[in-house]
Amino acid sequence: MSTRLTKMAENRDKLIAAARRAFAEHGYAAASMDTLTAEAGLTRGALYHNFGDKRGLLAAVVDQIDSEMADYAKSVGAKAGDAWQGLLAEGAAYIEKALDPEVQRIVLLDGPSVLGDPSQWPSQNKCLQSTRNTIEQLIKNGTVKPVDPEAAAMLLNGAALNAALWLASSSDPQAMLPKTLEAFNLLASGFLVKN
Amino acid sequence: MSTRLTKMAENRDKLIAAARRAFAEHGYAAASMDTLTAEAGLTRGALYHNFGDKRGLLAAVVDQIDSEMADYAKSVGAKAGDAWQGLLAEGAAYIEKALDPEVQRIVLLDGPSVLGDPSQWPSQNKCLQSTRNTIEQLIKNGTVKPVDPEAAAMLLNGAALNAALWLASSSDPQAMLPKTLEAFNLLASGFLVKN
DNA sequence: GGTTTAACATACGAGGCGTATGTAGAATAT
DNA sequence: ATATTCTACATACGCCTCGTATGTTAAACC
Repeated sequence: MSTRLTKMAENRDKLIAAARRAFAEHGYAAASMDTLTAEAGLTRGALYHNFGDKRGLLAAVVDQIDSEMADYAKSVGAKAGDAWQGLLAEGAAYIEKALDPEVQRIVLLDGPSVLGDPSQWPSQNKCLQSTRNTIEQLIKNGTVKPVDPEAAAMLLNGAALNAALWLASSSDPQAMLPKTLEAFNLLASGFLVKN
Repeated sequence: MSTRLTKMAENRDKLIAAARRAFAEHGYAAASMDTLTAEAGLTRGALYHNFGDKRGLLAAVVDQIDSEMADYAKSVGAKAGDAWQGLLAEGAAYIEKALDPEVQRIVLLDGPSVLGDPSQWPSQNKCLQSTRNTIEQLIKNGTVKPVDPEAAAMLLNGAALNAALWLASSSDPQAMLPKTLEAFNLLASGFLVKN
């Protein structure tokens, strides 16, 4: 079936896929829209019709990658024994996923510069809301000390993302990963009532 | 005295000052080198001779701002009672300083995108080294649990910088500041032996 | 005082983004 | 079924910006 809507959706996906590769390889600023769209078998006309401008395309790419990360982190967190262990597991999953160069370059480096503070993005906002709910539950639970849940969620998320950035540019990321996760867990335990 | 070295230093300062304003107002990508240098009473020739390229100018600007921040944070930390309180005070000072829109735009958003991971910058590296030393001292001291001091310093720094970014884009930063600092201190206390 | 050097200005070319206009094929109505 | 409308996309154009290559002027040195 070649209805117009499906074709348009296909082209959107093609463009986003090509943009993921181009942005990851050259960075947002150095990625050419002409070559990017040509690799997708299209032209800049399709791009500006679907996404408005270059920035709109990045927003779509970031939303896709960030949503994939959040979904994965949540699935990992759900396997944990209790809510607190789930929170730590989500953080660890985020850190590991963020070691991917594609995530690094697009979501952690170029994304904030072009799109502004990550906590305002739709994808991150969902993630923050989710961990915020978990924290509120843990406070009522008596597991976590009374603390502003929004701020706490932001701090945990921020620490995890930053840790990934730091890890990736270290000499031996795989070797440093365990120590980093250990430090992260220790840091997070500051929110616990008893430890 | 109009010796060549002093004049060159003056021009360097003029360019950096103009760049601070231009980058803060329009962002790195949208800032034009032609208008920027014209505002400094010079041309692009001076720029490329002094800094190599646009990126080199940003590096100089970031180094200046970041060093100012680090100096201020350290002076605040030195006034605290003990080393641990000093560490917390430094973190709080960083968060407050990073509320400045100039710092936000240049150091926190554009800097990482153009120059890469902040922990690799000379200025940030000095700051990380300093807090790392403090943490090592606190571990020997018996105040802080045994943890990788490098990772711990990075996590504290990262959390502080991210908190500032989040704070600035909140609806009422000044009102949220106390709660954020409280949450930050609580989080940091995870490193303590007893709390 | 003449020569050299270097800091900065000027001139040039290449490339990229955004928009305005053109076009072909699907959607809709009669 | 055919004519019309609409829209997703292609093509063409202009403006701006960066980086470099060349020119110029004034300090530095012998």
